[in-house]
Amino acid sequence: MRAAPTILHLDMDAFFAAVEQAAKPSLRGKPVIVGGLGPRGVVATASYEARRFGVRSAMPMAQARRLAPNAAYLVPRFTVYRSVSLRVMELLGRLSPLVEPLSLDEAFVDLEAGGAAYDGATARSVGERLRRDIREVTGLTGSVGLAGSKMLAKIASEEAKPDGLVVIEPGTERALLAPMGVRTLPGVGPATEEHLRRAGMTTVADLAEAGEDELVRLLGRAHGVSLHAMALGRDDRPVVGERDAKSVSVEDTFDVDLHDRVRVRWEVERLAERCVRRLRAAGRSGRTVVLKVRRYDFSTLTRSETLRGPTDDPVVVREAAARLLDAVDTTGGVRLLGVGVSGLADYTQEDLFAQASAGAAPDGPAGSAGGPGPVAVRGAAVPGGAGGSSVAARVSVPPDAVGAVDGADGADVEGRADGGPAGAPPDGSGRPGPSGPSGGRGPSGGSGRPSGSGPPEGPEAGAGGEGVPGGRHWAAGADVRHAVHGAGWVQGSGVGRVTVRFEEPWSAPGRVRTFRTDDPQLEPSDPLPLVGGGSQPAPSGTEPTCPPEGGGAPGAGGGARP
DNA sequence: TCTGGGGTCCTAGGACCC
DNA sequence: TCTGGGGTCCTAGGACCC
Repeated sequence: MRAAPTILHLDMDAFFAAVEQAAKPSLRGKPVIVGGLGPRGVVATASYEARRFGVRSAMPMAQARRLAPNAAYLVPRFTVYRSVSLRVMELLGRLSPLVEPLSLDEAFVDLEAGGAAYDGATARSVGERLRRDIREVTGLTGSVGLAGSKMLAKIASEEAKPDGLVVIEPGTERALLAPMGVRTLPGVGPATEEHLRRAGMTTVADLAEAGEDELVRLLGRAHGVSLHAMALGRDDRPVVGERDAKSVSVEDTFDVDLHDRVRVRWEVERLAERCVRRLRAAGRSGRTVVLKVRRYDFSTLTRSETLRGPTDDPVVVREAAARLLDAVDTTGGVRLLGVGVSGLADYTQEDLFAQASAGAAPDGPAGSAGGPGPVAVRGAAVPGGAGGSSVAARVSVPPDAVGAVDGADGADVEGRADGGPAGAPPDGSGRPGPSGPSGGRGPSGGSGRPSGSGPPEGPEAGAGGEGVPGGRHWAAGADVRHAVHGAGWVQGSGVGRVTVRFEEPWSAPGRVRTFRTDDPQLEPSDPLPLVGGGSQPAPSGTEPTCPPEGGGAPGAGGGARP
């Protein structure tokens, strides 16, 4: 808690949806909903236009479609969001060396750490300036909160939304917080809210009055203590720079529950390999392998196994995940599978050590054979288990055998990490995750899997061709290029046809054309930069990267909608 | 047409050790 | 010869956040 409002919280407004509107001129001023488009998808972000219909983050897509049937529904394009986020974070970095990113679209900045501001007036002008810069560089709007603590800065930015700035002057916070609902405080979700409500507490003032002991009794030590402090406006958490990740995980929800054990196992092995690719891309290794299973009835369980030492070997992780699966009853069906690795270490030292302690490996001078490639240890699982004898060292796959593809990029492009499960799933049902808007009924489209040798895979997960026989799958919102018509994006697809709108971030709203899904002139493409790459002559003054003719926000009329 | 994906932190019980 | 106490590690689950 400091005496001046010099902790800044930035929150970009409806970030994913706003990026899509900036990239797709025909969507400006219209309801846009970004999220999973499959039968089990949920809303990631809704534009403010869509929120007017009651659409909210985390809402099931099916419900969103009922509320806003005429909105544009788009698959997320994380690579674009990441690149925009990077530019925003760069701007924050100019304000202070102490920047704490919370997600792609949110961060705390300690303005005192860099000497940018020590008083309220200066902080305010820094915040206003930041908002202008963000708009100029990205064409997007962000909301800024300024206060003497993280909690209050965040509450302030929430109040500021959209496209505003709010300062909470130190000294005023208790009065401000008192009438607010308990959900305002960080760490209070639906469960805690209900818990407190049953104890007769609904406002922050109620919590302050209850006293620490009462809250600890109700919610447990850690939660109780911190909640009581927050209710009094006390929050001394410092802004901390980037932290190392503590776990890496991947998971898939299937369009249709999986019943076949063989298929379930195959999916687990795929997930294990994807997880390892991410782990290695981050230059880490981990000691504990976690399997997650969500069953048909949404009950979720996890099983974990801790190895002797950290590994980044796909074979080791895959086999551990498979062992864990053996102990799980999946009768009734599986809705989701996930594989994660925790207990992360930077792999170099630990793995060399683990290799040494594991004794001589059959591979001989493993270290030199595999080059710098880390060595993995397959360890005894259970503490008292007989596992000690199962220790075996392995030289892991050389780095270049692992798709360099992944890079820092979460968008897992399918690619073999090693000789894992074959390219096709043992049975043909229920593809995971992002299924097309067409992907509705039963077995009709469900035969294929994205195979290892798959069709020309787009740079972004959504764009690629999935194993739909006789044609590729085109996800709504994905970037494409046509040999004749140029750059555009998929507006929709179905029954062998794909509809594309040809426009670019800086163009006027474009035209729509329809093609056969297997049209050879049409291919997935890289996303275009929002504002001219690098040399951005941002259209000054006006709305986010407006089309040249100015005022033409496709406005009111129910004009051409997707 | 009920409920994504990637994380973090906390709690609680049992094993194990001193 | 009735069984304390504390610390650490591991596992499982739950709440929460964006």
